Amino acid sequence: MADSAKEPAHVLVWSKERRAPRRQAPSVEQIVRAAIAIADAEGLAALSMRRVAADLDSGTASLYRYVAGRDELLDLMIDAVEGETGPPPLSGDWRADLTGVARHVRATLLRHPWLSSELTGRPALGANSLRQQDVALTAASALTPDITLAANVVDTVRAYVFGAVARDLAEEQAQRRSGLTEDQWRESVAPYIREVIDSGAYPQFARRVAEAEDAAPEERFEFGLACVLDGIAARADAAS
Amino acid sequence: MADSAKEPAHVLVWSKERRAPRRQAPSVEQIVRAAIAIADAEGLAALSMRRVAADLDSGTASLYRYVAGRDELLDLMIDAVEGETGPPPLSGDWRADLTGVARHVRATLLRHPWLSSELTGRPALGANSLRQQDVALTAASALTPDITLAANVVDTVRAYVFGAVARDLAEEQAQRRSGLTEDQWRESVAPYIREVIDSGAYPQFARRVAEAEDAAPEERFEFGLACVLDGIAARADAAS
DNA sequence: GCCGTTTGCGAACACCGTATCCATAGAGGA
DNA sequence: TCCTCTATGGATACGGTGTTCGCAAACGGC
Repeated sequence: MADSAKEPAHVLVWSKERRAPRRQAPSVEQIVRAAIAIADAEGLAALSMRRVAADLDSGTASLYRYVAGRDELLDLMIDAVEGETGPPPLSGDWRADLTGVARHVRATLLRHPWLSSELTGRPALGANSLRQQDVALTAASALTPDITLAANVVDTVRAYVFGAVARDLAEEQAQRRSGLTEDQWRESVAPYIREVIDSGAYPQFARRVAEAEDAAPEERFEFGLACVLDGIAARADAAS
Repeated sequence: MADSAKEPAHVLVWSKERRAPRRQAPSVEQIVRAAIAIADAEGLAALSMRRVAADLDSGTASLYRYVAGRDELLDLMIDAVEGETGPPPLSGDWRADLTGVARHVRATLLRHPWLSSELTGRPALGANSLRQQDVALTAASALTPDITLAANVVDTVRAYVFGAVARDLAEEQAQRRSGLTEDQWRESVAPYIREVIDSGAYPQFARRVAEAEDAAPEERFEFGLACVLDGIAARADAAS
């Protein structure tokens, strides 16, 4: 429309008006869905405009009628996956609710391994992302009426969750990129790790590898989450 | 032969174009340094093999004599920046030391805005990265002799730091990508935020935007870090 | 049935990472 | 001094990428 043409060049992607397809055109949702399917199955590297178009049996250039470019497509993908599962129900118990929110965010990030990579360096301001944040703020409001404190609490929990998942995903991603099986990859890394340990320059790291029992990812996640929530509880008590 | 065939026939032998003189070899460190400089100044998107070669006055293909490919170059860049500042000195006070480590990691991530993006989906196993981890483990060992617990503690702190920095960097990165100034970007986002708030569908988020005082990034970081460390202290006490 | 608009998309452009291949510089032997 | 041999720099090419342009075909309102 002439209206949107007159708007500043940087109308935010999530509030842009999308035109409806005349015929059996791809439509934004179909494009986003196809792109997510590709990224889930084959990784972000396999996600190209041509590939999406091919999966939709459409011409590459046609996609640009519905999506401004790859970058915008990525933004839309992020918001789409954040909306695919409704936010967890709240009980009013702040700790249980924030735990639920944290697990929910973690599950989403794990379901789409490309998501955390894409989320670094890209603020999530889509409707679904904001819904998640709103729910988290509601949960934290049961702890304190102070919205500033609640916001800090939510940000802290989300930061931890994101970092923890990114750490867990890193190895998996590297392995996937190498194209090796999990065992092959482990074997290819082992000699290097042994060399590092044998150098004697990293005594604590060596001790960790040799002696520490490595728990399942969920357990490590829950440990850290419990720490964070403990700390929040202590701080909220002190403030009130 | 092929040369003279391409040249016009009248060009005499002594005026024929001679091969460019050999230049000095780039060496791995120079390549990595140049790549980091580009990524720091212009972002990861501007980092291409051709660009690095151009900055070094060398041919693109020459880089491959020293580096296996772009992927390996990125791994080397990560380890290089993790080694550019020595790890913070330790005092033996676990809380002070872990705080120092956390601030150190944060400073490194902020100094190189591309680092966090690259670190998601890439385990850091370089010598310098391992040194950082070893120091962190040493700090945590003052809290507990249990290496498993110490490892969990370090992982938790690192996860929080990473997530917190990624969150802070996201907006900056998006703005940089848009090519607008900070003010322009803020102005382009404002109408959308207002629209979202006016919709009434996100009451807590609206309250946050309207009422919460947004602290400086450092303060938010320190708040969350304090929570995490409080929780760790509580948990370590309970375990012993 | 016509006409202005919307839509699909082939082709082209400017890049990208990387492999191949060859001329040459420099070292070492004669 | 010359020659040979090898390691190295880099031009070139290949198969991708995101994106733009311009045109033909389809559609909706008249």
